[in-house]
Amino acid sequence: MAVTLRDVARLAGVSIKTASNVVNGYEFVKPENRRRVEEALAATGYRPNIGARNLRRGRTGFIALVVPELGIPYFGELASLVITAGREQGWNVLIEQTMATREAERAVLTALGPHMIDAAVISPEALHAEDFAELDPGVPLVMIGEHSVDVRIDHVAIDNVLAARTAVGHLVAIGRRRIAAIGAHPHRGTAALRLAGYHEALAAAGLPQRPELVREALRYHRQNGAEAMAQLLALPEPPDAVFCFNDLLAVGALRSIAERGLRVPEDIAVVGFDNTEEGAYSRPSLTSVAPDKLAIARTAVDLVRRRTGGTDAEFVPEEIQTPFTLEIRESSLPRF
Amino acid sequence: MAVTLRDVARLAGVSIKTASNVVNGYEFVKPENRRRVEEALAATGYRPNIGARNLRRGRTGFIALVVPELGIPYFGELASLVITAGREQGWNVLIEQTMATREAERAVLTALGPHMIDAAVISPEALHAEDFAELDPGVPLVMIGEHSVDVRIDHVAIDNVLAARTAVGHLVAIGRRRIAAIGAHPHRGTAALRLAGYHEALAAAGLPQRPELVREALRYHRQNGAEAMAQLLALPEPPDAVFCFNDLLAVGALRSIAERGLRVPEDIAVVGFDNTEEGAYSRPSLTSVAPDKLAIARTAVDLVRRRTGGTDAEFVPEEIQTPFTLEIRESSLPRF
DNA sequence: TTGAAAGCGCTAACAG
DNA sequence: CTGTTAGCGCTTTCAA
Repeated sequence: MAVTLRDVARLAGVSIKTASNVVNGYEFVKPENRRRVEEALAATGYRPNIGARNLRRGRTGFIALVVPELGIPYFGELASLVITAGREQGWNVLIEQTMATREAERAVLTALGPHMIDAAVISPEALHAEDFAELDPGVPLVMIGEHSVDVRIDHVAIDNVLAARTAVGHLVAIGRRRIAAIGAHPHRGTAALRLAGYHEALAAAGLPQRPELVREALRYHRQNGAEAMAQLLALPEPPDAVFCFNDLLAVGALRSIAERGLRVPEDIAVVGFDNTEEGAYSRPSLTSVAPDKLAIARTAVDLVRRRTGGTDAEFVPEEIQTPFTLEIRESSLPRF
Repeated sequence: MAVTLRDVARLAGVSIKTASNVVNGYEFVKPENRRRVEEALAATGYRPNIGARNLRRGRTGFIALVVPELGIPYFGELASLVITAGREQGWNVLIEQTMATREAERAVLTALGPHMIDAAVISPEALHAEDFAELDPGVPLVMIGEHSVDVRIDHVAIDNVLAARTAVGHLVAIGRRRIAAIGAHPHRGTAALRLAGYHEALAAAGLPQRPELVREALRYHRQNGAEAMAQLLALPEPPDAVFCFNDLLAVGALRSIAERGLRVPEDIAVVGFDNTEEGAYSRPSLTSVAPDKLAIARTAVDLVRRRTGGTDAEFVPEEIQTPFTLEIRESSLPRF
């Protein structure tokens, strides 16, 4: 079997405590002993049993990252960054997929007892505000991406309203007047915020709000974008621009537009959201709101560290906004 | 703090052993006691401490999935499936990213001691055969995707040579004669196999092997594909088709071709590998070799289960081939 | 059928 | 500065 700390101590001729002290970087160890332990460590190739350590310390060293689905580029990229950021801070990141179902998200909040993980970073898609009130995960929770106004939870995200307003403002600036939106959703917090930004931008430009130009998307996959766009194109007076609430929807929209024989951006300009690499290489390349994913990952992990390390004194949820930019590409170039 | 088994036992008025028996579904418990324990379980909302259980049992309940990078669509999709397949069999899947560096892959093989995980599923990109011989992870290893001939390790993959031959054969069938390849790599096993399939298909069609039409790609990202394609287009006699060793390379190639003002498939046909959703929605949509990712994930997890459960008697590595298809789309439609 | 008790590998009092 | 020892929560002999 594997070598234990006791073996190391025995080999070094010291007590297990001294061996433990060396392993844990405790300062006050007689140099002679330290040397001998280090030799024994090297000779045996000792690796601490994390499970045992955590059992004793009362923590697990794991944080959960709860996302809808890793196969979605945005979440794949985000997960990649969270794993890396977590690793830098000594955490193991356990990924839970909910497939964007409320049920699975509730289950995660319930089942991820304090035994398995020390904290969770969650990007909820379908949870309602009351779920948070009802369910107690028993560990600190950091929410990324979504915002349900009345939930008292730490939250890291970009300013979705401003971002949407910026995106639509850009479409106005390049001369578009019939600007559609794809991605409205009855329960999704981000959807509501982006929709609000869309409406604000139209209002600021003095453009009319046309309900028929706002399309729902129950899931944010390419196919949903393609379907919504097809509906918009079937309108008696189709839009001359469309703001999609994520890049996947936009990629789907591009395809529907192409299938109709229309050109982007000449006939219809398109803007996405998330700035995935896929969008940067699509044809035409996709203008997109670019959240600083690295900042989101780092900030979330940092918040986890503070929440798990600190005292419980008077919980005041933090609301942290991370930066974003608008990456302008071919899909929204001005017509001249 | 959290409720322990001892609390449950106390509440039920039985010994901890009896409580444990009930929790673990042991059959011979007096009905009366079982009922009381179950009530106590429900009343307290008891959740077993997995870490403690595993410490005692000598296993961790975790398997590692080692991939280059989750942000790469293929691996994001694969990870998603492995997590799901693992969950079905009672495993927690821990994801390790190596960023396709040999160093990180070696580190994983070394550091993932038997304490942390019970087994690992690894998709190596940069490991050499001698790394496997040198390093002993101390846990069962299942390799997916890559094949280094002389390594005695369980292996799940499609028949890469056949798949490549099929893809290139298809290009021949639609009348292409100057068929290029993008993705050759000095150390990558899959690259060698796909290249072999490419050569075989040319030979079978009686076409000449032109070294200038085979381009290396040190990484398999979109940008590498774009660069390699640009070089091919700069040739005095550019190719009329290109077989890319993954979809990302193909997407990059599509962009370079478009930037040159050439058309796909009229001027140049393109075939990718992996059948990512991105390729299905690119413009033109991408013909691609479609490995059955679900089968790969399921088979790998199944192999893990057998290896961790069984005896050590006479290890004979398994070589399992999973099915694939060729998804023909716009990028390789015949010219008429 | 169940209880008592040992111990998985580790850390943290507490003495010394 | 270092050794002894008591558990973390759980499973598992071993008796009863």
